[in-house]
Amino acid sequence: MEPRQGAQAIRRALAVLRILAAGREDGVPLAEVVRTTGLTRPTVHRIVHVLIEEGIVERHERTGRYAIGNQVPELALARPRPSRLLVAANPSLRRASAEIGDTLFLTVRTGNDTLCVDRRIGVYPIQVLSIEVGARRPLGVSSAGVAILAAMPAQDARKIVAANEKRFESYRTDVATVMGEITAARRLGYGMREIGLVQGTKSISTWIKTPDGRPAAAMTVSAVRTRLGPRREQEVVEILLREARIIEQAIGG
Amino acid sequence: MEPRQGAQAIRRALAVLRILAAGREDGVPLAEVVRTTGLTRPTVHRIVHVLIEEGIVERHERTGRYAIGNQVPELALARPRPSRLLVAANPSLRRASAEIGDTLFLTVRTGNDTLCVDRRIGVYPIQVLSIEVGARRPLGVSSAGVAILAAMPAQDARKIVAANEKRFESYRTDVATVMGEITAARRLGYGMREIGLVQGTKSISTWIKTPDGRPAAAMTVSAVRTRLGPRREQEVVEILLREARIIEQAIGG
DNA sequence: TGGTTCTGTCCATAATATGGACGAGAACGC
DNA sequence: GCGTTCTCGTCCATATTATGGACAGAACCA
Repeated sequence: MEPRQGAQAIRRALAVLRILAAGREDGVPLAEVVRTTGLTRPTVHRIVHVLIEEGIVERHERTGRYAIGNQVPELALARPRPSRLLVAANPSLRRASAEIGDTLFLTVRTGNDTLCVDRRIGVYPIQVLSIEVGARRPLGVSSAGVAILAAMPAQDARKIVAANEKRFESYRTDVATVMGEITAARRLGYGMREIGLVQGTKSISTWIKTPDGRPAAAMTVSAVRTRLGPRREQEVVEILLREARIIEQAIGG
Repeated sequence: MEPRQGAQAIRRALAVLRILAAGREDGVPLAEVVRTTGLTRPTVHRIVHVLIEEGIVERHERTGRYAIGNQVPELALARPRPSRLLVAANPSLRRASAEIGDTLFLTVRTGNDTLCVDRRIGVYPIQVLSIEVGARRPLGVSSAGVAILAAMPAQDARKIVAANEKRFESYRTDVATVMGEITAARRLGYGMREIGLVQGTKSISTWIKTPDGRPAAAMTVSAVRTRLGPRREQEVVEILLREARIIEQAIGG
C-alpha cells in the first residue's frame, strides 16, 4: 500500500515540516533540516521558501531559523477540538498525578516521532518540567519513545530506529543503545531511563495500546532520580500500568 | 516576490488542504475539490491519497469524503498556544458580549478565506450559532469577509473575490453581488448582511487592522433580524467600532 | 590572510508529476 | 432488464517540473 508514487515533492515538504515542528517556536536552521532529512540544500531551500510564501512556515527575523507558521493551527481548527485519547486519558492522568505527585506526561506516536500531548504537574516541590506540550522527539530518545517502540512488532521498531539514526546524534545516543533499551523495556513491561534527557532525572513510561494491539501512546513519570529508587519505582509502575489499562478500555469501547 | 517556482506540486497540495479544511469534520468529496481547485481529477486524487498515506488527510469510512487528518493538529502543537490576537481580543469580546447580548464572532483572514477563531454566546435567549470556531468560508460570503475585504486596497479585494468566484456558487452569490456589498461596507464603515447565511438572521461586522494598516480580523454580531433594527444597529456598531479600536491598540503596542 | 561555518541562486538535466482516456461501481428512472 | 448520470480510481506516454552540482556571498574565528 505504501509506495504510491507521483508526489515526491509533497512527501519531501512534509518531511521538512516535521523537522521544523520538532524545533517548536524557536525553529530550526536550514542546515539542520538538510542534515536530518538527507535532502540537498537547494531542495530544502526551495521547499522552505515556498512554504513561507504559502504561510505554512515562518522565518524568525533575528535568528534566521525556520519554524511552523500561522496557517498550520488554522488548518488544524478544521478538526474537532479535543481528541478521543485526550478525553479518555484525562481522569487517569488526574488520578495518577494525585497519587504519584511527580510530573506526568502523555505522549503519542506520530510517524517516527514522539509528541507530548498532555502534561500534569504534581504536588511534590521538585518537578521535572523539561518536556512541554508540543515537544517532539525522535522515537527512541525518551523513555516514552522506548516504551512505544517496545510495544510494537520488533521489525517495525527496528525500521523506525534505523530511520531516526541521523537524528540520534544530537541526543547523544545511537541505534545500538536504543535497541538495547527497547529489549530491556520488553522484558520489564515498561520503558525506563536512568539518565533522563536532563541530568539527574529518571523517567518511567508505560505504553497504551489501541484495540488492534498497536501502541498509541505512552504515559510517563519524570522525577529527580533520588525520588525513584527501586521500591518507589515498583509503586509508580503499578499505578501507571493500572491507569494504562483503564485508558485502553476507554478508547476501546 | 510571489512567483517563486519549482514547487507546483506543493502549492497544489496546500490548495487541496485548504479546501478540505473548509469541510471541517465532515470533509469534502473528491469531485468538489476538483471543482473548486480547478485541478484535474487524477491530480487531486493522487495528492489526496499521498496525503492520506502521510497522515495529513483522513477519509471517512462511511461517506468517502476527505477531511483534515490527525497530523495537522499535531504539527500545530509546535506553535505557542493562544495567538496574540486571541489574547488581545479576549477582554473586548467579553465586554461587547455582555453589552450586546447576541452572539459575537472573531474572524481572521487566512489566504482567500475567513476563519472563525473565537465565539462568545450572549445572554439573550435566541442566539445565532450557525458559525463555529474553525468554520472557514470564502472571503466575501459572510459579513465578516465583506468587512475584511472592504478594509483592504480595492485592487487586492478584487483579486481575492475573483479567485473565489468558483466557490461562490454554493453560497448562492456571485462576484458582482459581493463587490457591491464591499462598496457599501466601505461607505458605511462596517460590513452588514441583511440576509445572513441562515434565513432570518442579520450580521454586522467591523474590521480590525494591524499597525501596518492591513485588515487582520473582523468582529461580528449575528442575531435574528428583528432584533437588529436601524436604531439598535447603530448602538451595536458603536460598541463594535469602539472595541475594534481597542484591539488594534493592543496588537499594535 | 585563509579556513570555517552558514544561506542563497543558477540552470542544464533527468526524473517527476501530469492529465487524457478508460473502466468500475452506485443511484436513479423507466 | 438497460440506459443515463453521477461518483471515484488507475494507467502510462508525455513534457513539464523539480532536482542538485556548482558557484557565490556573508559572517565569524584564528
